Parts: sequence; C-alpha cells; structure tokens
Amino acid sequence: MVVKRNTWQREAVRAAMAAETGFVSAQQLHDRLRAEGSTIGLATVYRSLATLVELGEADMLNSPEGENLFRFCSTDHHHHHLICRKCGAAVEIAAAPVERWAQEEAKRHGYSDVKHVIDIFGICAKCR
Amino acid sequence: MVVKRNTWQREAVRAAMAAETGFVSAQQLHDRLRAEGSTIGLATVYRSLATLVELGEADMLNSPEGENLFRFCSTDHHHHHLICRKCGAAVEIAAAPVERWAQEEAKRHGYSDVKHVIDIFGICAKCR
DNA sequence: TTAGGTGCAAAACCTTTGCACACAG
DNA sequence: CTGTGTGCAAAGGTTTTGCACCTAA
Repeated sequence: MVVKRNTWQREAVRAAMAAETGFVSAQQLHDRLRAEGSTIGLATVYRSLATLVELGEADMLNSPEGENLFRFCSTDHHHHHLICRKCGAAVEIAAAPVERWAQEEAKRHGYSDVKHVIDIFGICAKCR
Repeated sequence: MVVKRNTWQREAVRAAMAAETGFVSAQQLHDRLRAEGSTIGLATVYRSLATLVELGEADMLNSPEGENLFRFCSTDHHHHHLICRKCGAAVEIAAAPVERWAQEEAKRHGYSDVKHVIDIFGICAKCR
C-alpha cells in the first residue's frame, strides 16, 4: 500500500462518484456500476473509496442509518454539507461562523486537536 | 409500546449510563452489566437504550466507527457535545448561534424539515 | 518480475427481530 | 388477567478479510 496504482476499477469509481450530485453509499455505487455492465466487485468499491478518501478526493460521512456515505470532492478545503434525506442531493455550505464557534467552544473547555462533525439533513425543494 | 413499564433491567441500564462520564456503546454497557453479575441480555440493552432515547433521558450519536454511542442526559432541551476522542468524556455545549445558522442556511437553499448533526471531537485536558 | 490490486465468498461486526416465557400494572 | 418486556438465538445489514489470481509499473 506504499504506492497507489491506477486501475480502471478505481477510475470507474471516481467516474461514478463524479456523476452523482449527492452522497451515495458504497453499495449504491456498486449497483450502478454493475448496472452499467461493469464487473467490478463490491469489495473493490469499498477499497477504492477508502483510497479516494485517503487521497482527499472524496468526502465520507456516517449517515444515521449506519451506512457510510461518500461524495466526490475536488476542493480540498474544509467545508460542510446540507443533505437531502430523500434523494441525497448535497449542497456545500460555507461555515466560517460555525468554524470559529467550534474552535472557541473547544478551547474554552480545554480541548485540543479539534475536529468537528457538522452536517445538516433536510428535505430539499424537489423532494417536497 | 403504548405504556412504558419500569423494569429492573431498564433501571440497570439507566444506572450503568449514569455511572459513565462519556459516551458508551450498547455493547460496552452490556459487558459492564454482565461483569457486575447482571443477567441482562444484549437485546434488552438495545431496547432499553432505544426507549431511553425516546423518553429523552439519553442522547445518541453515531460514531465514525459505525457504532451508536449513548449518554445519560437529564436535560431534555436540544443541545450538542464536545467529546474527547480518547476517553469519551463529553461536555454539553450550548449552541444557540449555530442552531440559528443551521436553520437559516437550510432555508436559504430551500430545505425543510431540518435536522442537524453537530458534534465536536477533540482531546480533553486530562488526556493530553 | 513483483508488489499492489482484484473478485469472490466467508467472516466479522453491530443491530434488529421472532418466539416463547416472565412479569408489571 | 393482559399486553409489554425479556432472553436467547437467528436473521439482517454493512463492511472487512483471506486467498488465489491478475496486472500495472
């Protein structure tokens, strides 16, 4: 795992993610790829996604339903999402005020090495 | 499920949670109870926790590791947590400004029925 | 050539559910 | 009594892993 090779499988996962507007689960991605005729395995989708997250090309978040959701992310600066509970469509939202708040709140309680999880779930206009 | 009965099992779960300073998983709670000689079943721990969450006596959050974590919570108003990544110790934090921000941001993008997930992870003073 | 990647199936993991029995109200 | 709660085991779901084969570099 020292060097990352480029394989058509990982490229397929990248492409499938890029085609999505919102967050998708590994299984959804796998289903879609198979539906398009790909012979990629589920395990490979999981492994590719882990690699892409590691490379900073994808975002991962844990849905309340216990799945891990992924999304293509070219920009590598820190940001948050507003996600539709129905269709998964995600809007990237700037959160400068919240960033500040989180840092201050953590500092105030003596916590260091701070990371936060801020995601907003709702129903988008299209799904309502 | 119309009326909630009080059983020694649920009381045991309540007590075990109250003894914790941070978030714990259902399985941890079960292990501890069995270690203390209780004969409570794992399924019952899960069911009790679900009930306690429903009653507003416990908070639940999804850890990045795919587990659901629970914590005793007497106050029933909405709030968020600052959680130590090492020991699990959690501090309750007021988040009025962030609440407002989340609502506004969602509305601005046409999302309704908004729920948010805001949790801050860090290393607490004791663990550093 | 050779170390990393892949597919498949099995395993691991957390959580929920079906069922018969127990017991709180 | 009655119907909710319980324990156990089995099933359900997602994710990981073992292994033999494949392939990019």
